[in-house]
Amino acid sequence: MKSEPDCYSWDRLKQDKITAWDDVRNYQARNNMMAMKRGDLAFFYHSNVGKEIVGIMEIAREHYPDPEDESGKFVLVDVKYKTPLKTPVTLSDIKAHPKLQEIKLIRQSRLSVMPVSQEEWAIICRMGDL
DNA sequence: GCCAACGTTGGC
DNA sequence: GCCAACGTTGGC
Repeated sequence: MKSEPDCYSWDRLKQDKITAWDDVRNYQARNNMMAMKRGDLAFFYHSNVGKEIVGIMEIAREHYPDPEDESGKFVLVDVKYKTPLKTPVTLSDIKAHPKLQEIKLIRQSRLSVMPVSQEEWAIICRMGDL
């Protein structure tokens, strides 16, 4: 899940402990959020500034309607601060890794919420010294 | 600041 | 249903 740190950062989530992941207005991203189950884990990626995966969050509440969305089409999930990566994994690290060439972060760069495969997850955790 | 890659909107 | 025009995201 991506957020610009100027807008909502990993440090901010650390303080808040839990937050509603709002403002997603893209159907693909919404569908990905609707597929999330309570207890699932997600990477927190700083887009634009930093361009790196900084930590792991846990889905604390499954999708529910976004009260700010008058169309009634979009949803929120609640995410909980879980674990920072010991070493942030940058976009260029990911691009340089032969087994991460297919990751959605690279292949569909504009999407803000995207799936990560088991293998990709494991590789990135290792790169992050977890 | 520029541009590629999409997504959305609206005319036909 | 198609497609041109426009808007947005995010890397560089």
